[in-house]
Amino acid sequence: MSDLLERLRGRGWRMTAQRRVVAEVLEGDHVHLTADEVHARAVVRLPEISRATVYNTLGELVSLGEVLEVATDKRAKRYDPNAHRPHHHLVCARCGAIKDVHPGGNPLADLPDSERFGFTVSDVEVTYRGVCPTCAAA
Amino acid sequence: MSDLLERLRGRGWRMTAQRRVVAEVLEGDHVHLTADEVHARAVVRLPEISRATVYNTLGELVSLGEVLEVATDKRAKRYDPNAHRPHHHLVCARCGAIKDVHPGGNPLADLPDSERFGFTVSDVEVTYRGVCPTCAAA
DNA sequence: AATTGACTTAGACAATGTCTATTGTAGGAT
DNA sequence: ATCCTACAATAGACATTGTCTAAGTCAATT
Repeated sequence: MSDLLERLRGRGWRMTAQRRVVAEVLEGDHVHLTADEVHARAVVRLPEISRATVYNTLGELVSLGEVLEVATDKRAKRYDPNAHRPHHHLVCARCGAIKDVHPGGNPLADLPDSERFGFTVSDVEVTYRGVCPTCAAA
Repeated sequence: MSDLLERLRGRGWRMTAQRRVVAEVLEGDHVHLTADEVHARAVVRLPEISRATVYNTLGELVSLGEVLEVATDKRAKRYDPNAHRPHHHLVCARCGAIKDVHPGGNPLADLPDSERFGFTVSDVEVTYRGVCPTCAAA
């Protein structure tokens, strides 16, 4: 199923029950869990998994480029398994729900040299904020 | 000097040495300090100022719309006194230096309805990442 | 100058994240 | 199939950032 696990094995990752469970918890679209949420879900499948292992595994997945860290929230970091298709985020200001979005335009090109302060600019992150339908109805 | 202090007084803010010092520490362009950095600088001028007061004062300034919270860093929140001219941020991936930038384009218009998931979108934050001249030289 | 309610303080507490010493185990070697 | 060993997992201490509370202090009004 998960070709993520295949890719990781191919890179010499030692496969353990803990790592498999963390990778499985992250499967799906529009998934943006905090480390503790990942831990809570992992514990359901593997009760003895520790917090430290979840943090370590998430850190490794980020280093390997298989998962992105997202800082839309001002509290905990969130982990986004959608690392292979570039995208940005749409966040509900009330409930914190996060959607992956693919805006048009090219914000990198919109930053003139005069506004670059000599930096070599390589990346842009765009975060849209608004209110989701559920919160708007309430 | 600081018309910020004038505005605050006009809004019924009780003026205390602590609040004056916090407001003074935030003066300047491209200032993006964490709460603890603000505290460290405030202590130089007013040794007995407490951490709680710095947090409280920063929170009040944010509520009043005089200071923005910035989450470019994944660790602590940063406070940006440049609240009256809309802008975005350019961050050095190595040393964390932050510059205020004013890109062209209109990212809000670049998000098609089909990518809005029914949200009422009201705001966009753009964070450019790169390497600053100092770090590039090193 | 007296009053009063808002402000400040110290320190406990909470949430998130990191590190270490110890124990366990995946996967190759035999 | 069993053994080895380096890598991984664990529990829990520790670190950082932020919040809260109870008690004392003081700015602005009277």
